[in-house]
Amino acid sequence: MFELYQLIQLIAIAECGTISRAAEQLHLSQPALSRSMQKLEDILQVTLFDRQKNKITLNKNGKLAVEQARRVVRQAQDLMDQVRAFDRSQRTISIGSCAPAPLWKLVSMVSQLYPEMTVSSEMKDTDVLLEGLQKGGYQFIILPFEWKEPEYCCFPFEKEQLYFSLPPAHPLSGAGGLYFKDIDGESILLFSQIGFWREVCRKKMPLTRALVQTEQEDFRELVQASALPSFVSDLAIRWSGKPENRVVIPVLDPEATAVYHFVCRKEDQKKLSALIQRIKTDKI
Amino acid sequence: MFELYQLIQLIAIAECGTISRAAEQLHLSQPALSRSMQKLEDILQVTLFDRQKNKITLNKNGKLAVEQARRVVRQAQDLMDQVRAFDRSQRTISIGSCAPAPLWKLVSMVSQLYPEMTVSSEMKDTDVLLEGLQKGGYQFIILPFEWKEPEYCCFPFEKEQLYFSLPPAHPLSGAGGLYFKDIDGESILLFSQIGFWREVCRKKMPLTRALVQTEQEDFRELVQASALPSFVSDLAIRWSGKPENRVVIPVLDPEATAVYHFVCRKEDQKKLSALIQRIKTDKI
DNA sequence: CACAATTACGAGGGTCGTAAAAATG
DNA sequence: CATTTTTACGACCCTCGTAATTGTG
Repeated sequence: MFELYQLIQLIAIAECGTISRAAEQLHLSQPALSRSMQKLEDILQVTLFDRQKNKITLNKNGKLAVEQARRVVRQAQDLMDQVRAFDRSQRTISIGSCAPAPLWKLVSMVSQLYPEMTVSSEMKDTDVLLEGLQKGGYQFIILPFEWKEPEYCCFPFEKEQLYFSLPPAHPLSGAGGLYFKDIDGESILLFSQIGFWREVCRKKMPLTRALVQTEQEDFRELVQASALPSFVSDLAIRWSGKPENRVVIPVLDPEATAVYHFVCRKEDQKKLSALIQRIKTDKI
Repeated sequence: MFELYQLIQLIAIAECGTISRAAEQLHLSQPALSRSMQKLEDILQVTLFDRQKNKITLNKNGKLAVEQARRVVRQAQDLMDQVRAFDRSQRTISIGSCAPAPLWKLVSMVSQLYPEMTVSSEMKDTDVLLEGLQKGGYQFIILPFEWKEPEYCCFPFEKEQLYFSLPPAHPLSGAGGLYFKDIDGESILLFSQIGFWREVCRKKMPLTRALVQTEQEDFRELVQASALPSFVSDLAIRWSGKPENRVVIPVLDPEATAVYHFVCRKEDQKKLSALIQRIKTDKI
């Protein structure tokens, strides 16, 4: 039987046109490649090239062989990629979330409960999350709503309440509560990684211009230094403390309260039982 | 990148259960196979086995890898088979015929006109012939009827007239012509390789019992020695001479006359032009 | 103690690179 | 004369087999 490296070399020749150039591309000497192809022909008991002393071109057999070789090599590559990806997925717990806040607690809990596992987390739109969960890309996801489906396990995880963060000099800083529309139209400071809250802002404050900061640290400093409104939440305050020199006023719209739901596939429920139990007891 | 032989070895282990037995099956030493798999794991950067000092079993990665490996190896085998088959088909002209007579002339013509090609011929039912022609299994076929389709080239090749071959003592041996029904009911001698004529006999002489001879030589001798009727044709007589001690009487049914048609794919018409021209000029 | 897997070590096969030859435009 | 392919030869890598080691039922 021939070997994969010979097929790879054959394909290289097909793509480069000459043995010389293919050898170059393969980091191989010309003679080595020439002999390798002669050997491949021996093994297949078929000529693959029209030889003209000075020039070599694929004949019909060769063209067919190249076509088939591409398939074989592609499948071999797939094997490698798939096995590696599978192995990786066995050693990592991937969390998808619609917002940053749930991850703060979750990542730490998961790291504690599964110390041998790598934890990876990312924020995506809810439809991307659901697709990823279904395809096995995530072990579990956090949605801002309930997701009742027979093949999924879903329960509420935690609640987040949004607050305006205003400089003390702001005209509305004395209010006991505000609606989105009260601030709508003013420019506000926004951190980029806020998940689905970004969309909530766009919908509820359509007139507002958002000054988006990509860097967490830059954002914090800007909030302190500027007179622009921004947002915080109860979870954010509990996790990182109250922003300095700021008045926090609850947002009264119902959209400003999110109830995060933990969602996993039923088949993974057992594997995640330690985490699920921890979450449920924590809440009590 | 790994190599095919490593995949083959992996599959062998999956099938044999132990490295020892797999090594045996592969005509390889145990240690060699053990190291080979270690190397495969190195290359894939993934463990494929659960190792228990004394025992080795495929883990989940391994099971996935085996599954993928089977596909790759199968495709590699296909490559080999297909390329060889294609090469073979390039050097051979395969003829399919519904009856033996047309082949006598055709094979000799083709051998003359394409001396570098191998000629292979076989007899099949007409539907098998047409399917084989369509799939490229035959370069051309001989049918006992016209086959007008846009993608095929078809023209009459030659005519064959069936005769009864009777012993002089037979009560009907003096007839100037006979119908199938005149002999129907008598046992007859038949050579096995007569293509579609066999079916004609069954249809037109339903009461007759056919004594089928597989060997050409046995058949010839039996015809000479026995008092049973049998068949010959004008083409057979022209090719091999008249049977000895026999009276030949034309069969008058229209089914006893076959007009053979040469059929090839339009795309092959050019390659076969020498043959086609020879056939057409020969007829004149 | 039979059996399975791994490790150690030397042998052999195969591929590689360099050098040289042959052929073409 | 530059370019391309093929052949020759020696070097080296890699796989193989034998032998020895470890561990299990």
